[in-house]
Amino acid sequence: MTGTINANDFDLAATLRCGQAFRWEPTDDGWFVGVVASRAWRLRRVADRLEWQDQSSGGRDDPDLARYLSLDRSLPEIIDTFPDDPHLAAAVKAHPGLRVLRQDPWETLASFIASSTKQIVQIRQIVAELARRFGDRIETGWGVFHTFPAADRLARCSHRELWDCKLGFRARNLLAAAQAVDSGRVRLADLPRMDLVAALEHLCALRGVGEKIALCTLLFSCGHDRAFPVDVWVRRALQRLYFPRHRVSARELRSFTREYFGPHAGWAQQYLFHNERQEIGRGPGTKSR
DNA sequence: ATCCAGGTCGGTC
DNA sequence: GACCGACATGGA
Repeated sequence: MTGTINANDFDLAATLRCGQAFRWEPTDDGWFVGVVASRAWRLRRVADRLEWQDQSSGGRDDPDLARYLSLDRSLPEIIDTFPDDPHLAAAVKAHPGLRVLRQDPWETLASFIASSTKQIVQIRQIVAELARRFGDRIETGWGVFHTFPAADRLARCSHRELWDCKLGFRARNLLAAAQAVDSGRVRLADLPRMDLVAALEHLCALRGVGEKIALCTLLFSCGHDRAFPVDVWVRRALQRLYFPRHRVSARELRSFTREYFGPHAGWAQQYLFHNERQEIGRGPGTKSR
C-alpha cells in the first residue's frame, strides 16, 4: 500500500537519525526504510506531506504511522512550553521539525539496554543483529527486513546466543529483561499511564537498567514527555551552556533538569542532544565522529 | 597505543 | 551522598 499524510513542522531525517531510533536507514534514492508495528515501511518527504509505502498489497491503511512519528501532535505548542533561553532556542533552530517518536516499548527498552557505553554505530549493529537472527522475516519489493524480536522470543534465547550479537556484558541484562517482561513481572503496557516516578522505579528494578536507560524508554516509547535522560552528551551540553562557572554534580543536574525545562522537557533534551552531536564535525577543531 | 562510547553496579571514603 | 573501578568490545 501507499499513501501520504500531513506533515507540517516535520523533519523526517532529523527525527529518524537523531539517536532515538536505531533501525532506520536512508536509501540512495531518497527514502528511509525501517520496520514499525511488524511491518516494513519506506518513507520520504514530498512537498509538505509525508509519503509512505508498506509491503502489504491490499492491506489496511494505518493510522499507527502518524502516531509513531508523533504527527498527531502540535510541535509549535510543545516548543512554546520550553523556557525562553538562547541556548535552547539555538538548538531548536538548528533542527526545526525534530520530533520525539512513540516507539514500541519493548524494542526501545531492549535497544537502550544494549546502549550502555556503546557508540551509536555499534548499538545499531547490535539491534540489527538481534532482528536478523531472531526477528520475523519480511520481504518487500525494496528489500528484506526483520521485525525486532518480541520479549518472549528473546526470553527463549540462550545467554550465548545473545552474547554472539556483540552484547558483551549487556547480554545477561537483556536476557533478564526479556524474561521479566515475558513473565509479566515487568509490565511495559502499564508504563504510559503510570506516574513518571512510579514508572521509573518499575523499570529500574531491572538489572542493568538505571535512571538514564529507564528515562530513554519512557520518553521515546511511553509518551512521558517530561522524562529527561542525561547521558554524556547532554551532560556536556548542560555543563557548558547552563553552568559555565563551576563543575555540576549529578545531583544538581537532576534537580535542574526536573524543574527547568517544563512539561515537555524530554523534547528539549532531544534538541540539545542532537545539536550537541551535530556540533562535532562542523565546529572549529573538527573532531570527526 | 590509548581513550572513550546515549551506563550501571557494588564497593569504598 | 560522592567518587572509583569493573564490566566487553570496537571505533577513532
